[in-house]
Amino acid sequence: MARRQLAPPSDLHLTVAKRLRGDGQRYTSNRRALVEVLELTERPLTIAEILERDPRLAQSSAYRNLSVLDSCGVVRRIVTDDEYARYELAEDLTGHHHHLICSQCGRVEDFTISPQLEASLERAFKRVTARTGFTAEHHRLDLVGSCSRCG
Amino acid sequence: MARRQLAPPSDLHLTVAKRLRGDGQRYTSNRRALVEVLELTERPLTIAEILERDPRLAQSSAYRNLSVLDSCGVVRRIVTDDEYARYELAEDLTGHHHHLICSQCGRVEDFTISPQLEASLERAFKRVTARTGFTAEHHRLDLVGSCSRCG
DNA sequence: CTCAGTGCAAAGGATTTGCATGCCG
DNA sequence: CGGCATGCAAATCCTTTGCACTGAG
Repeated sequence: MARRQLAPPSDLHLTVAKRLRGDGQRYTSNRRALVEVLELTERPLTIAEILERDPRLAQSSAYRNLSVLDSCGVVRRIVTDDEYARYELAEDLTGHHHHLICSQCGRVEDFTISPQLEASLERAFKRVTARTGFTAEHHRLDLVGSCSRCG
Repeated sequence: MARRQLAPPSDLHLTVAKRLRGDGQRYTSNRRALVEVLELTERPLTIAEILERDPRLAQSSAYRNLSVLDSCGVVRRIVTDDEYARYELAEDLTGHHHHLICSQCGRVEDFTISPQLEASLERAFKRVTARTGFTAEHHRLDLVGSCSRCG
């Protein structure tokens, strides 16, 4: 099994541990390693990228643990037109943001918009859901195009 | 081969035919059948749903033709967290809109927001792309939650 | 005739799962 | 000790592709 040295538990890890425990899940070293990889990167990563960054991780366990972390609200799974899914820390751990998606290479970067604009969007969503009987959990705003290196 | 009766060519089909021809592609009866299925439905459909609606279509040809129609800008491929891709007519044929995505059953419905809000978004995007060197092609705004039947 | 389009069946490939083993609580 | 976590390998399943055939121009 992949074993890693101890590090002082940060707020993030305490929060994650609590969230997992709330779902009857353990915060194992493999799961901690996944969170640490995602914590260190400021953009969503594919499984392959995650495994590159920590080669001790087994692929199948990474899939399984990311799925658990997703269920517990610790990470978020992002799918684009690209053939790989990507993962990032959940928004309530890192802050609400949106994605720049490169349609050439699949790379995903974060961006934010003003709180005022977010508020306008929320008001518009309220009107839509009131009209349709749809219950909204969250919204997703992506900008699709070419990143600076593919551009 | 799936053969279907003639129908008076509408504006839509003339536009599609022209767009295909512009890419050196033919507007065959199978491709027309796909466009007709999508024209009749007001929400994005999975391949399986398309084949249900016109059982004469062969699965592999549907995949291939939808891919061609996508390249020519006639249809748009939509991926969500759901396991199936979905297809709808391109926005310039039906109008700009956004998607309500049911995280339970995967169903996707359309909605629109006010032109004023769209304009505000565009201005925000301009600022982001100016800052990041990203070239934007289009944006995507989804509302994720539960549809009325999954409620 | 020629060549793109078609349909069947088989291959691809990201993701999931079965199972034996290891480790945490 | 008991049960979840792990990792390897095999299975899944949406999607793509090879190939022989058909039909439009």
